Amino acid sequence: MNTRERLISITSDLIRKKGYFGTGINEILKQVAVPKGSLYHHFPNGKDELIREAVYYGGESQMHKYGNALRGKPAEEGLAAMIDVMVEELTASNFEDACPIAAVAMASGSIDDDIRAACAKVFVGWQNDLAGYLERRGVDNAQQKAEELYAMFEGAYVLSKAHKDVKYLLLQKKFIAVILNS
Amino acid sequence: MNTRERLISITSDLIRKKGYFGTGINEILKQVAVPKGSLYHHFPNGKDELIREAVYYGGESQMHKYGNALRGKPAEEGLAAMIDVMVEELTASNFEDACPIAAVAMASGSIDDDIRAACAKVFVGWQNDLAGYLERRGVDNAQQKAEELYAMFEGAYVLSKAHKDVKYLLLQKKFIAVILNS
DNA sequence: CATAATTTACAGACCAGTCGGTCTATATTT
DNA sequence: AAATATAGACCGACTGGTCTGTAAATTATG
Repeated sequence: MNTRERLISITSDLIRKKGYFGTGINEILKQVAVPKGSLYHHFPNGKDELIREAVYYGGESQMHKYGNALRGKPAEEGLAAMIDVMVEELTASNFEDACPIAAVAMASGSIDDDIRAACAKVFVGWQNDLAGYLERRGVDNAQQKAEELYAMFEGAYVLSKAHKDVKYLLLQKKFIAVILNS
Repeated sequence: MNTRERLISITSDLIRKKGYFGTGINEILKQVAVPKGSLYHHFPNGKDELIREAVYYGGESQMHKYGNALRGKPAEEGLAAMIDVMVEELTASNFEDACPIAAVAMASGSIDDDIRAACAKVFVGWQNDLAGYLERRGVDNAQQKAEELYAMFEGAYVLSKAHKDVKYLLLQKKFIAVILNS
């Protein structure tokens, strides 16, 4: 893994925990053990460019995890496995790691709009991915239901993190069938 | 409105837009037009104490708005009016103001746990308030449904802000009845 | 009632540390 | 030689926080 990739990867980890404003370039450099010149060589536009790339990176990495959870399972079972991924990430990180995109998106409006747009693109990608999965399983109105399911998951992710209690995520399993059959 | 209240009120506005790390005390002082000594007189424990109070303040102020929207309406209509409150706040602020609590809660895990606990308390308060409203309208399993509804709303709030598009919030109206009748 | 003592509140200069970013210099690779 | 990448000293602006001082309000005491 080269310097550029390591910078993006570590930044992705940090913004997930602390968001845009909470993540400082000095801390990134310290963790990657790279001097400042290297960062500005690979990312001439500085922090904003690096964070934008880290948003895309975190989005793709998360999509792979969800894809693995869904693969080969019927709709209801697959979605429950997706929730288990989120639960596992919260508990493994002592409730520091919730949705890597939401952490940055919350600050949109006060930051470079390219970063907000990157967050939006990642969300759309996730949603299309899930809609395709549902369609292949014969679920009707898949696009709208995928939208709804992600809203549920995002919200439960926030509530579980704030309460340090995964019960808000686990509760969603009860409503998967309700949404799918609606 | 005295100095202490003005500090809390402005801080509440700022953390809603920029979260914990994005809100600096110098900016707060500038907006309130108060010297630093006054802040540390009223809040000897500094930024964390002020933000904790601002979280409670923002939580109560938001609860009143939701309460006004719900009052006197049947369940489905009241919940739709709640969504309209969120939509209105997003558009009026050019998508800067989403959930005032989530903005801070996203950073929990990296900040004083008292602040996270304050966020959790506000969420529980909102949820109990909504559960009571639903119970009074004869909805069964009101507590669980209130939990679910808030998860939906929180998630849609985040998605609408990130996309600069209220459609994610408005979509929730279609699912209110689905949840209430489940 | 007057005034002294005490508390509450406001005021801002100042501090060490960190912020994101620029700059020049040196390796390393092609 | 030229392009790419690493290296870190350095910069002004800003961070949250401390400090000393003053003004105003409140309480105690004669």
